[in-house]
Amino acid sequence: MNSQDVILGMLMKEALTGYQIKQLLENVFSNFYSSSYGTIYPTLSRIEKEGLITKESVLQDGKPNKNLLNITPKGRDCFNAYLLAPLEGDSIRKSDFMMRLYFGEFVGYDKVIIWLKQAQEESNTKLDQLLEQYSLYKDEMHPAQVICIQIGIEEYKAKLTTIAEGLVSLEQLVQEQS
Amino acid sequence: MNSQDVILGMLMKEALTGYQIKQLLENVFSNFYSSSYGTIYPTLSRIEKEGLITKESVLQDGKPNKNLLNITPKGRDCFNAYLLAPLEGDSIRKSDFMMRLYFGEFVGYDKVIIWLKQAQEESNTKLDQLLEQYSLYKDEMHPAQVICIQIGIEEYKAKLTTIAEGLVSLEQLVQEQS
DNA sequence: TATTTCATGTAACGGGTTACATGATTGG
DNA sequence: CCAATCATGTAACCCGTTACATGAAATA
Repeated sequence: MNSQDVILGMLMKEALTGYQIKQLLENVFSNFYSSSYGTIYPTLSRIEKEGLITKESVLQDGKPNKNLLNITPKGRDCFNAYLLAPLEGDSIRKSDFMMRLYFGEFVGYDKVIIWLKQAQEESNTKLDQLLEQYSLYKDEMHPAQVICIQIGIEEYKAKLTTIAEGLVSLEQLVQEQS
Repeated sequence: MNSQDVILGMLMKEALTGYQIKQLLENVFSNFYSSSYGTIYPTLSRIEKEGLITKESVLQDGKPNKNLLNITPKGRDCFNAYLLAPLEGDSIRKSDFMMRLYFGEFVGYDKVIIWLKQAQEESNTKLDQLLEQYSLYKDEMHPAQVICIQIGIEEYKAKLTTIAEGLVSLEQLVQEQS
């Protein structure tokens, strides 16, 4: 799975602009993918040359012109080939938060508590976003999409529960010290 | 957080070889970090030149010589500076599995079921590893480390539960079709 | 005898991010 | 009037992986 696969997948249902692709990545896909303009636009140029998409210039008044990207039959073939390829090993996660927890012995409990609370806040925000997405679109989503979003929701819930329990146990340890 | 921070952190408690660092990454840290020899050895060379670690050659008979890496006071300062720096935004996850679920509408239920089962197996393996780590070392681990591993465990449990439920609902849909 | 484990390293390649550059409109 | 939103793109850089190279001992 790379940027090309993801972009082609997004264009399977409707034509989009590079800007909209970035929006979708941030809103809908942020739980399992991310990409920047520095990747998106060069990728779009490349796959246009390769004949996987076509650019359609749309003039707008009041707003800058935009390039609406359409997927070609060749592009559809390419995306389907990705879906037929073997499932790639699970996600690459690099979590600074988890790393710091692991090295928690080198800082005071107070610091660990701060990290936990920060992670708690962040996860809460992410969970809320997922829950909103879920309630808004669950009726029109494909069953597989529903499972995808449910996994995200349940993972965040589990993380939050465990963080909360961890906070309780740490705060108890702090009290015992004083 | 980068390879340097992680390596220095590992050396805080004991001297290790590059090979052992790789082992630790695969066994203990694999849930929130990964790195290859192509990163580890060049990083070790660089931070040795920078005076953060020292190499100590240990001759072994029957086995190749090994370079035992010791962290220097400067290296310790450097690692502590990392711990004092602001917590970096949550992990970058790129999950092919989740991406495919999201695009599930473009394949049959049977394919989605295969993907779910594959992810189930993989997560089961990972969960078992974490559970084993937990039962083996939980008594000698720092409370923060315990929380770290608990988060991993609970996330995998949540994922597995949701996948299992998803499988049930999909298999029902397949039956209704036929 | 063949594979795994221990052990260290390099070179080519790929993929991606950050920061920069541009510029008009809309809303607070 | 200032910030945010819409909109597209480039260039330098960084970090990392893959594959290769070497080689001995233990294990199956």
